Amino acid sequence: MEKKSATLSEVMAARGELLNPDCPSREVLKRMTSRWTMLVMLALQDKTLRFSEIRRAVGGISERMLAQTLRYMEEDGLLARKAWDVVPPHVEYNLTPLGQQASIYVLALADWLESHFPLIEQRRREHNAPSRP
Amino acid sequence: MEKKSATLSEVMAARGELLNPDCPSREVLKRMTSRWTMLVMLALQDKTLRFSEIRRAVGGISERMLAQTLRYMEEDGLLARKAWDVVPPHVEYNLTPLGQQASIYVLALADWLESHFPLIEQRRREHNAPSRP
DNA sequence: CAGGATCCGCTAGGATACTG
DNA sequence: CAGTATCCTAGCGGATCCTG
Repeated sequence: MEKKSATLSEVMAARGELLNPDCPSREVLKRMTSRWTMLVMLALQDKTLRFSEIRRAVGGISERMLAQTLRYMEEDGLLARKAWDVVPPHVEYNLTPLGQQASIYVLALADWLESHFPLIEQRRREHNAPSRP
Repeated sequence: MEKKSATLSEVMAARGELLNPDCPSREVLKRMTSRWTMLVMLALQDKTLRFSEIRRAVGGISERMLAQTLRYMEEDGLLARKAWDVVPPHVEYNLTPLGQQASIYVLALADWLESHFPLIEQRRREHNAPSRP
C-alpha cells in the first residue's frame, strides 16, 4: 500500500472510480454529501460546539438525525468528540484535521451554491415558463 | 427585505444561509449533492453523451433515476439537452457553463474523497475495533 | 433509442417519550 | 444535557412494462 507520486493515468483512473457501481467509496460519498453532514460541517467550521448548540445552529435537524450524523462523522474520522464525565453531561464536537480538509470542499460547494442560487432559480423559472404566448 | 450591496456581515450571514431551515437553496443543495447528480456530473465532465451512454458510464443507475436526474439538472440550468427529431431518437446531453462551474466543486470533492478514502476506511476500522485485548 | 407510466419495497427522517 | 428507543410516514429509488 505504498504511496508514490501518482501518474496522470492513475489520477484519471482514480477519478472515475466513483462511476463504478461496486466502488466502496460511493457510500462515503453518500454519507459525506448527505443533507445533514454538509450542514453540520458548515456549522462546525473552525468551531467547537456542544450537541445542543449544533442542533440550534443547524435549523430543522432532529435529535435523532443529529446523533446519527455525528456518529457517522466520528466513525469516518471527520469529527472529534470529547465527553466530560459530569452531570449534567457535557460533550463537545469539532472537526478533525481530516474533517476540516473535507469541509473545505463542502464549504466551497455551499458557497458557490449560495452565490449562484438566484441564477439557478431564474433558470428554473425560465425553464418552467418557456415563452408562453 | 430589500437587497442592497452586501456588507461583510451580510456576506457572512449569506454563508450561513443554508443553516436556516427555511432557506430555499437547501433543496438545490440536496439535488446537486444527490447520489446520482454528482455521478452524472462526473460522467459528463467536458463530454457530450447520449442517454444510454450516460447510463453505461454511471454504473448502477436505473433508467428512471437517470431520466429524473437529467430533468432536474436541466431544470436547474446545469444541463443542456439537444434532441434531434429522428427515429430512432437521438438526444445529447452536456453540462452548461453553469453546470461546468458547479462540477468543478463537485469534482474537487469527489477527487478529495477518492484520494482520502483509504484513510477514512482506516479510521473507521480503528474506530470500530478500538484496542481489543 | 429515449424515455414515460406503474407498482412497490426500503429507508431516510420526523415526532415523541424516556434515561443516565 | 446528551443522547437512545420506538413508532410512523413520505418519498427515494429499483424493476418492469410500454410507446413514439
